Order: sequence, then C-alpha cells, then structure tokens
Amino acid sequence: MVTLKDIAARAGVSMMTVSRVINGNQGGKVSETTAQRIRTIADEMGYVPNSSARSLAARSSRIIAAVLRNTDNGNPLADPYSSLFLGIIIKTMQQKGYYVMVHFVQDYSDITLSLRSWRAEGAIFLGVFDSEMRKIRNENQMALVFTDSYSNVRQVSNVGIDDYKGGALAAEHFLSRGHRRLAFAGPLADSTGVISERLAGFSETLSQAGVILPENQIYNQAARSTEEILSAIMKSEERPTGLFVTSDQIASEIYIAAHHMGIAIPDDLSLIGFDDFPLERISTLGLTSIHQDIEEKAALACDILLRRIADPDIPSESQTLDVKLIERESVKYL
Amino acid sequence: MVTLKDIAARAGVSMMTVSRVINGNQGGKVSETTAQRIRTIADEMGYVPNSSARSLAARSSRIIAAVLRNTDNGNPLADPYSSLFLGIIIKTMQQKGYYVMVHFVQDYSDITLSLRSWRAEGAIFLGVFDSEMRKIRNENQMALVFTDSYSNVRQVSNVGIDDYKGGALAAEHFLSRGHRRLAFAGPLADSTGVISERLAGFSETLSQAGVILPENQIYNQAARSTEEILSAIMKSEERPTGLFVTSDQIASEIYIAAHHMGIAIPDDLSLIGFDDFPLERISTLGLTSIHQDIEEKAALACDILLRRIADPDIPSESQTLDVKLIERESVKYL
DNA sequence: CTGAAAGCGCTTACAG
DNA sequence: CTGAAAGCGCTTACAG
Repeated sequence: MVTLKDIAARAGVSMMTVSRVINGNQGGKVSETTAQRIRTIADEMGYVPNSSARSLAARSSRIIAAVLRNTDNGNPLADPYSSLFLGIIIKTMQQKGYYVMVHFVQDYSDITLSLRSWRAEGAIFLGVFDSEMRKIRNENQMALVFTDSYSNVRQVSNVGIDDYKGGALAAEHFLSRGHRRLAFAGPLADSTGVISERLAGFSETLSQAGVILPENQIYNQAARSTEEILSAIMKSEERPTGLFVTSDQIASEIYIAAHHMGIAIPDDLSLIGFDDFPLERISTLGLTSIHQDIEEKAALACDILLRRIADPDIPSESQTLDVKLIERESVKYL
Repeated sequence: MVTLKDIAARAGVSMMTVSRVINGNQGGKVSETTAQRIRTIADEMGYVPNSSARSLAARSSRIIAAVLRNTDNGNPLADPYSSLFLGIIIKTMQQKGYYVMVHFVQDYSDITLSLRSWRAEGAIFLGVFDSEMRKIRNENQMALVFTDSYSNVRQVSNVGIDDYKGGALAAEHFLSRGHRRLAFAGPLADSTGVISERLAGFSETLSQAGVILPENQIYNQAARSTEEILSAIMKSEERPTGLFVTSDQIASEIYIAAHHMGIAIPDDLSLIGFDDFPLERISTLGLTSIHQDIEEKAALACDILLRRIADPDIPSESQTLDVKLIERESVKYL
C-alpha cells in the first residue's frame, strides 16, 4: 500500500505537504507548482488514502449509519419502500463524500454498538424505533434522524408525512363518491404510529360524516392472507363497497387476488392505496392512492442529517411532508 | 470516549491484558478472574472498541463492500431483485461479524477507491461488471465475488445461475403445451450475459424443435412500455400465443396491462416469467416462472467470499446454480 | 508556504 | 499468564 510517506519521499517534501495537497490544499497553503507535482506522483503511485487512519487521527469518519429494523422474516430490504428509501440515502450521501454502512438491528443493544464502533458521524433510522428513541438519543451524541416516528420524545429530528391526513383524504374521497360502507386493511400488528394514524384519520373522518367503520371491517393484513381478507369482505352482511389499504403493495395484491376470485375493481369493490409508489405497475393498475414523496422524504432526511453534522448545535428539526390523493380509476361512483 | 487505556487504568492492568479480554481472550491467555473483572469494568464504562484504530493496527477492517452498478434512473435499489440480494448479504455478513458498506458505482475509477479506502476485506458485486472485471481483479487483491457475470476472465469467483437452461425450460414448456408462435421480452439494452443467455436458451431450443422465434417478436422492454409491447404482440400478423419475459417483475406488469386492455392470461396469451420471486403477488398471480433461489445464491456468494477472506490462497471458485420451471396457471394447453 | 513533533486507539511481536 | 515498546497511516497544533 502506498502511503503519504512514500509520496513525500518521492516528492522530496514532508508528509504534511502531501497531506495538504491530498485534502484539497485548504486555503492555498501549498504553492500550485508543488501541489501539481505531488498530485501527479500520487496518481502515478495509485495512492488511495487510508480512511481508517484518517478517521482515527481526525476524529471524523465520514461514515453514515443507515439503521433498519430487522424484521422477523429476516430481510428488511424485502420491503420495496425501505429499499427505495435506502437507495436514495446511499446515493445522496455518497455524492456528499460520505460512506454508508447499513445495519440491521434486532434489539436495542445492537444500535449503540453499530453507531459507535466506527464513530459514525450520523445515523438515519428506517422503521419503528419509537420505544428506544430516548435511549438512543441519550447514549449517542452524534447526529440522528428518525423517519416516520410518532414518539413524543423531544429534541429528536424526524421526517415523516401527515399519515392522519392521508387516512382522512381516503375517507373523504370515498364519501364524495357516495360510499357509506367501508373497510380498512393494514399491518396492524406493528401498532406503529404510521398505521394507526392512517386508520384514525380514516375512521374519524368517516365518523364525522356519520359513517361508522365497523370493528370487524378493520383487517390485520399481517395476520391474514389477501384472499382471506377479500373473501371476508365480500361475505359480510353489510358488504363494504370500498377498501382503504395502507400501502400500494397491499393494493397490488388485492388487485390480483380479486382478479383471481372474479371480483371486479372498482365495480364490485372500490380501492384506495397508500404511497403512490413510483412504479409503472401502480399507474397501469389505475390505482387511486394517497401520494407521498419518497424521494423528497429521503432527501430531506439526508439534508437534516448533514446540517446537524455540520453544526451539532442547531436545534433538532422535525418535518412533516404533505400528502395528497391521486385519483385514478379504482373508486367507483355509487 | 472510553478507551482501552481507561479500562486498563481502572483495572490496574496493562492495555494488552484488556485488549486480550475484549478480543475473546484467545487461547486462555488471561486468567478467568482478571478477565471477568475487566469485562465488568468495560461494561460499566460502556466501552465500545474503536474500529478505525483496530483496523489500522491489525490491518483487518472487517468491512465488506457491496458494490452495485449505478443505474441511469438513479436508484439501484429500486430493483427488487438487487434489494433482496443485498439484504441477504448484509444480514449474513453481519452475523459473521462483518460490516457492510454499500457503494453505488458509475464508472470504473469509483470502484478501486471504494474498495481500498477502507481496506475492505472483500467485495461482492451486484450487476454487470464484465468489461471491468479484469482490471478490478488486477488492481484489487482482496477477496472478490461477482454475481451473474459472463466474462471469460479466469481466476475470478462468480455465482450465477444457468440462464441458458432457464430459457430452454421456458421454450420446452411452451412447446409441450402446443405453442408454436412465441415472443420474448426483456431489457435487451443491457446486453448483459444474463439476458442474452436466457434469450439464446429460449430461441435455440425452439429452433431445435423447428419453431422460429421471429426477430420482430423479440421486444426490448427497456425501450418500450408494457402496453406497447402487448399491443404489438396482439396486432402481429402471425400472432404469438405465448410470451416469455426475463423477470417476474415484467410479468407482473404484463398481467396488469393485459387486464387493462382486456387481454386474458392465459386464454389470449400465455406467459412465463423468470425468478419465481418470493412474493405473495407472484403466486397469487398464478404465474408459471423459472425458479432461481435468490436466498441460496446470496448465501453462496457470502460463503465463497468468507472462505477467500479466511484463506486468500484458495483458488477462485465459480458456481452455477440450477433453475427449474415452476408450473402454475399462466400457460394454456393449445 | 513548509515541516517536526506528538498523538489518535488500537494490535503485533517480542520478552519475561 | 502479563506487559513495555513500537508502529499502523494519518491529522492537529504549533513553529517558523
């Protein structure tokens, strides 16, 4: 391995001069002539700085940790939403000269280790960490940004969307189309803020219009297959005419199961999804969905993180992005 | 930050003794009594080893680089296949005590930098790196494993599947069901070995049975929308009765576009996908598909990499996993 | 504009 | 079973 020392020897200068040139000669501290010469030599020798050494000496690692909740089935990246999000983070951070290490964490003790071992300068959390948030923040003084959190812990940066409004928009849309009997499906088991907010927005908006979302029309999609849910809906005494699901992913499965079972969407059952996931499939499907801007959300998370790294003293910052309903053809006029 | 030195001072021993205990007291070199005491103190003080320092001193980083080809649209993790694969790699490596850094690379020069800067002990490449493979191997003496490569470079480890056979199986299945006019769709632009092998296996097997796959029934899915392809197929003079696509992802889009356009699968058009992607959607769809075991493939890539890290002198090792056809209901008997 | 010294927090290699 | 010394490859902080 070529080191600064090797280059210094070859160039007949001190390591410091080489170091300054490699690091961009801050403030014109090295004459352009020597700088040029050193750059040429470094290139010739194929010099690549040793990040560990730099990290150790400068106490600055340029590492960002992306922390994902390890799901039971075992692959956090099986979820297209998380994958897309992570991809944007990696790309953005890389452009800014940071390295991204990805950590899947199961329980709390994993987290501190992940963050501290490499002296990560910042961390972005994907998934639900509400219950550990306070401890994470207290034990780790680096820049942290959470996503989609509904914890009440103060002094924590978070990027989320208006999930309640998303549910409300779905309800309003159904109501405006004349629907009065509705159903909801989502991964309730998570009991994450995100899902319960969407449900709350949906059911409360319905209530306000005098429409009740019956308890038995709230389906836990994590516990039952798509077919089971659909057939339960279709067999209901007071059969729902519309179904709101908490992701386009689920909506997609509903479409296919429906097609299979001879249920026409929207003729037999209207459907609203969530995410407006940027995929040809979703638009071809003609799925009406609550739009959230994943790109913007991820970019914002990076942005906040980078600002906190640059100045650790700025106050924590939480932002809630707006959502809107994208109307396509999956909701029928009654 | 708590350091070895702090612990040593508190315990009244040398740094070396602490170091040995922290690293698992290799070979019972420290008495269990002191070891116990040191562990307690380390826990109390919340000691987390500094990986940079360790990496620098031991010349062993315990970092694995996952290198993904940066796609034009910009997010390599928008592809569910890559995401799933990466997830398995991260999970597996983490279990073995390695850290995974993810790099998106555009052109060749990015790669060496990514690998060397942190002195990664190994790297797994996802995507097509055939043309740079030789240079990558020559310039980086760490353990490397490529995936789905069709380069003829020797002394390189690769994990792939029998893509040709996959195409052949699809052809045989169509033939056995009486199909004689067929079409193919995939991202030809890539001109990756993977896609052209699948095409070759498909078209050559057809040829051998006296069936020609016409040039104009080979669709470049990267250049045309799913609807365009479908309508081109349906408008053909000699209308194909079956379509083979190179991923379940594409098949999924075909289903939806077909549904939209009033084309029944398999009644109007039979369909075979590729991957047998582990998703409820695919099985609900009833898609007949060529199965490849992504879990096994990723695990194998990790396995080979770890063995090469453990012993750099073992010969490079390329493995080709088998594929099989999973029959569901998307191919009609003619 | 350039450099000598000290140190970041560990491990290796040796000595006892 | 334990430790003192040297060094990994850089940067910081200072001096000139």
